Amino acid sequence: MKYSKATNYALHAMLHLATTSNQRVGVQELAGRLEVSPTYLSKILTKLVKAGMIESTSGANGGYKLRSDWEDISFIDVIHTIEGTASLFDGCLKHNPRCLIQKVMASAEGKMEEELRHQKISDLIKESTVVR
Amino acid sequence: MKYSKATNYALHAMLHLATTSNQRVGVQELAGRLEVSPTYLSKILTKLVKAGMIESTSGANGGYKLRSDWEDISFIDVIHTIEGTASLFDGCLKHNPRCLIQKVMASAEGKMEEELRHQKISDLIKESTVVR
DNA sequence: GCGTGATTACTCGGATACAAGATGTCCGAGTTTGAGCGG
DNA sequence: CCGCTCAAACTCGGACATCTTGTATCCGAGTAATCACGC
Repeated sequence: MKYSKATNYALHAMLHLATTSNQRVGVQELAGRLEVSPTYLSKILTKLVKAGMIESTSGANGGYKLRSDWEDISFIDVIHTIEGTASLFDGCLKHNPRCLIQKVMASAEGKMEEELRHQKISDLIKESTVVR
Repeated sequence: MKYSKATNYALHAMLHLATTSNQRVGVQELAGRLEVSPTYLSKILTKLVKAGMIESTSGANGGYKLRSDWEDISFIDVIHTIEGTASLFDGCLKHNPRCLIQKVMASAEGKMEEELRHQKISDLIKESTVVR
């Protein structure tokens, strides 16, 4: 059980778009920075577009940029877009709705999600620009 | 990203062993209850044995039972045994130790682990026997 | 100069290939219990 | 009644087979900006 690389790429792409907000960035450039193949990254970005987190413009000088109210986007939004919203723990064996193990796991997962919901992409901007 | 079925089986097996503590239970019986093939379940149980959470006795009337101080065993112990202890989020792309995304993800994961570490298998016994 | 068409630089989407890990099966080997049998 | 042997009931471990999912590539299609060319 691991987070997929796609999630990693998506988060980094979002962060990079955030640091160059308002400007459109091409897949080529993004892929270069993240060291991924552009075609693969484009698939990931397409998911983010369909989820309404970023906007794409075709044609020459095209590229991706964040939506207008991007400061509200949290980590969990990105993760759910890529990984799906299903629970980490596959229901109980005999669909017993009272399964205690299920309850415990769901509760623990909830704690993590709460943390990721609280953390916005925009929270990283200040610090990350300092690091660069 | 999902928890594997093996983890599910392991947790349920532990719970079942806990309800029938002190007595040895054969793979056949456990597998019957969990609706898995005995051979597959035995692989999972072997991991738990090597991790020192349960003990096995060979031969006729053999089987598995919890170690003596089993009440200390928490969810995270079982999960780490099956899933491994590696972080859920694959380090950063360019091994940048200051990667902020990495920090956020590790922190969120920590919250979940803390919850799972606090929750012991033995905590479920009272309630689960009531449910039955 | 100005419109029109061709070229170029992009994104989009589907189909496909590849790799790794989870899941599950099969079989042989070792171990303990217990029953049967002979003395 | 005692001791020996043998069969049965187990776990253990490795070597496979299968299936799903993540990862990645290729190619054709559509789209917008820009450039070239002729009027």
